[in-house]
Amino acid sequence: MSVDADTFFSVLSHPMRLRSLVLIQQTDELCVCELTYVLDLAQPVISRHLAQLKHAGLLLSRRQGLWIYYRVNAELPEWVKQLIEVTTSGVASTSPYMDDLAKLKSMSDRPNQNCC
Amino acid sequence: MSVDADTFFSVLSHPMRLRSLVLIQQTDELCVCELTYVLDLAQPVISRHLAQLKHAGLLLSRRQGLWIYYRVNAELPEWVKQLIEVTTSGVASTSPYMDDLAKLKSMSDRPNQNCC
DNA sequence: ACTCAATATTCAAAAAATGATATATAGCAA
DNA sequence: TTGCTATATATCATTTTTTGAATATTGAGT
Repeated sequence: MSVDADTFFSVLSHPMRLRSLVLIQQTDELCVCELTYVLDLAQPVISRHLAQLKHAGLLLSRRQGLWIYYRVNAELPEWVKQLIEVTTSGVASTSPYMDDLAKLKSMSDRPNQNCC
Repeated sequence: MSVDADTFFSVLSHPMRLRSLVLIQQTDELCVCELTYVLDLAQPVISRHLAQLKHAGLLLSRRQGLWIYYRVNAELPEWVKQLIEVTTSGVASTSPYMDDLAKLKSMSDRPNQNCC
């Protein structure tokens, strides 16, 4: 993977991208509609942020029917994976990350159960 | 310290700020003239980047005569210190970080020895 | 084939970050 | 005080990033 530190930090320099990454790291996999719901952003905005995270090499995606699921790339360099882990556990109990996770869990009609 | 993850990542999203932080972490303390030399930037540019790192809580500074030395804030939250350490060791053997350190070591007339 | 739902992409406008230049401050030394 | 050096700050033009809105794509169902 072509993840240099430069790219890593600049792609995470946007609050919503950071929140997205943390949330995905905490849940293994999320689809666009779940992030749209939790972060309360317009769909094209989320899509573009996810595309940036993917282009930077941090996320991978898979399609399942109409949904596209994003997950953290498991083949990142060790130090990058560590940064993601340390960040996630560092912020887990703080706002807005804590609330994001709570909001996700309270979301009804999540896909995998049924639909978006 | 008021270092939230948001601030942390956005203040490090500029290549020169990241290089500065890594170099300072590797050397304990550096003055502005040393960074200006190594990074080959105009003095006001370096000063502003350092001010941003300081304002974000990552760096502290002390004056010694005409020079101002910057160092990593030792009282950062544990997870932030870990991020800095992991990043520094993650990039230490890569470019341009490796070369920056080499260039610093080859710098003559460093202060503390004599002057800038 | 047609339609709908989820996601992606394009493009112009708005907002934010950056750098050049000039100027200010602070300490030292004569 | 004056002058010099290291660093900081202010202003403005430029570049980069981000967003809103419209449109395109892709797959599922009929």
